[in-house]
Amino acid sequence: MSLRYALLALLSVEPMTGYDLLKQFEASVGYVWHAPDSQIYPALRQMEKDGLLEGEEVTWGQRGKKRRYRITPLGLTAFRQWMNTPLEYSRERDPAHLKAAYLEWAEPDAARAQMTAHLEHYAERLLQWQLKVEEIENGTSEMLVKRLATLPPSERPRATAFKKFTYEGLIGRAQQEIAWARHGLALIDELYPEG
Amino acid sequence: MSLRYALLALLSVEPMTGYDLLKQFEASVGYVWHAPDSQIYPALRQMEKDGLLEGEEVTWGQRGKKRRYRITPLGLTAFRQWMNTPLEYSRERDPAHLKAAYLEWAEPDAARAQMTAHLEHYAERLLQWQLKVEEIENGTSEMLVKRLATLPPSERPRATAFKKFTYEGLIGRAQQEIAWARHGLALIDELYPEG
DNA sequence: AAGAGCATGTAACTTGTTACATGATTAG
DNA sequence: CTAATCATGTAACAAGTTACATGCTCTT
Repeated sequence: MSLRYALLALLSVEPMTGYDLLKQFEASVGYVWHAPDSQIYPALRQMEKDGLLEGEEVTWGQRGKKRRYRITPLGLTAFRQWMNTPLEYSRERDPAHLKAAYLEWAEPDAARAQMTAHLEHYAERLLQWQLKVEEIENGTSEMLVKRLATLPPSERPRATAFKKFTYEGLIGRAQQEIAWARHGLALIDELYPEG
Repeated sequence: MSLRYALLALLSVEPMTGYDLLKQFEASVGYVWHAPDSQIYPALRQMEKDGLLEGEEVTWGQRGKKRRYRITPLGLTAFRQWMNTPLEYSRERDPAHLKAAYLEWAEPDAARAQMTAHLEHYAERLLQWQLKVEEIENGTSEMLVKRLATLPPSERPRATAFKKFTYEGLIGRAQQEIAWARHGLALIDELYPEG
C-alpha cells in the first residue's frame, strides 16, 4: 500500500495529472519507489473513490482532456497518519543473496557474471542517487524547490535534510552492495584458480 | 519465481515433506527468502505437476500420511539453469526510505520511533546472520553438513565459502542500515532541538 | 506531415498475504 | 489425556507485472 502514500506525498506539493505523476516516478520518487502507469492510473481512481483525492477534468487543446488530482483534507490526514505510524518490516526476500548462497551450482563464468551484474546494478543506482544529493545541495531539484515553497522558512531545513538523508542511506547501501560483489568476484577467482 | 528455486535448492540435498521445508524456511533459508505455508504447499504440488519434483506418499503413524518430495533430473536441470542465468534486477521499492524522504511530516517522536524500529529490525537480523556465520564456521549448520556430504571433498570448500559470503553480505547490509538509522536519530535531535 | 511526447486506460496473469480450517501423532 | 508439534490445505484478497490498446497535442 506504499504506492498510495507515494502518490499522496507528491500530490501534497501540488495538483497533478496521472501523467505528471508517472513522470515524477520515472524522474525522482522512482529511485525510491517504482511504479508503472498501469498501477498509477487505477490507484488514482480508487483513491478518488476513497475520498483521498479530488479529480478535476481539465480541457487540453481542442478536443483533448485530462484529469488533474488534488489531495483532499482526508488525504492529508491519511498521509500524516501513515507518517506517524512505524513501518512493519516484512521478512527478507532477496533473490541476489539467495543465489549467492548456492553459487557453487553455477559455472564459474556464470558466477562471475552474476556478481558483475550485481555490481553494475548498484553502480548505476549509486550514480543516480549521488546526482539526487547534488541536486538537493544545489537547489536544482524541482520537486524539492516546490515543496519548500509550501513551507514556512523555519521548516525548510528539515525537508531538505530528510531528503538528503534518504539518498545518503541509499548511497551507503549501494556502496555496501558494490563492495560485496567485488568480494564475491575475488572469492570466485580464489575458488576456481584455473577458470 | 524465486520460491521455486529456493525449494529446489533445499530438495537438492535430500527429499523432504512440505512441513520439513516449512521448518527449513523458518530456520535458515527464511533469513534470505521468506515463505509461508500457504505458499509452500501449493508451490510443491504445482512443481510436481511441472515435473520438477516427484511426490511420494509416506505413511506416518497408524492413520496419518505425508507427502515426501524428491527433486527430479528435470528439477536439477532447471535449478542449474537458473543458477547460470544472471538475475534481472527490479527497481527500487523501499518503504523505509520512502518514509524517510518525507519525515518532516511526522511528529518528532514518530520520526524517532520510525528510525528506532529500523535500527531494531536490522539489529535483530544482524544477530541472526552472525549466528549463521558462526554455525558455518563451526560446522554446526545441519543443512550445510548434509549438503557437504553430497559433494566430493574437493568441492566442499566452495559450498562453505559461498554460504559464508552470502551471510557476510547480509551482515554488511544490516550494519549499514543500523548506521543509517543512528544517523537519522542524530539528525532528528539536531532538527528538533526541544522535542 | 511526421514524430515525439502527452494522456489514459484494460486484461490476463503472477506473486504474496491473511485468515480460516482440519486432523493426526507423539511426548510428557 | 492434553498440549505441542506434525501435517496439509482452501479462500479471499492485495499488489505487482506485462502486454495490449487508443488517441490527442505540440514542435519542427
